[in-house]
Amino acid sequence: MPQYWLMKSEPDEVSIDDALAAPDATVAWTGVRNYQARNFMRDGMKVGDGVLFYHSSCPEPGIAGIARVASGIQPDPTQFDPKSPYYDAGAKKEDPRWLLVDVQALRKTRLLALPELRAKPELADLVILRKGNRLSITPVEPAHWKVIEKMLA
DNA sequence: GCCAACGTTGGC
DNA sequence: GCCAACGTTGGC
Repeated sequence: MPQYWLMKSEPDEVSIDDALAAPDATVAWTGVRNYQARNFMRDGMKVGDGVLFYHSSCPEPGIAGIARVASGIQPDPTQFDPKSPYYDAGAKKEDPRWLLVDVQALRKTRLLALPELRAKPELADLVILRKGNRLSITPVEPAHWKVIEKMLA
């Protein structure tokens, strides 16, 4: 049973175009620094799961592409890099605190911007649309995935 | 730049 | 374990 996820990326850092241009269209999802989001990766994600590639903190936030989970979890190397903005002085090599998965972009879609998503009553419970939600990785219910696929068809 | 809504930290 | 203060996220 495939699972579905929504993963936020700031297009200034990694946009859907950047991901598609990467080798194998695959990028390591570095920089997750929230335990709940990390636990979704650790406890819920499987290779092949569907991913909605979401652009956040940009002029037009919204779903910008479709991707898939392309690897199991691995330690996020940026936690050990003092020069990285994601450096975590408290993380130990033998017991990594932060994890990542590889994400393979499958295709760029037309931008499904927030107002369009909010206009769909069927998506009212989509986690990303709920008030105050800030999680960078959230599960997406199969029914929601279907609605979004239909919007993109 | 503002600010609401969270998450984290640290004193007690 | 509580909770105030602080930091961050992210849409607008």
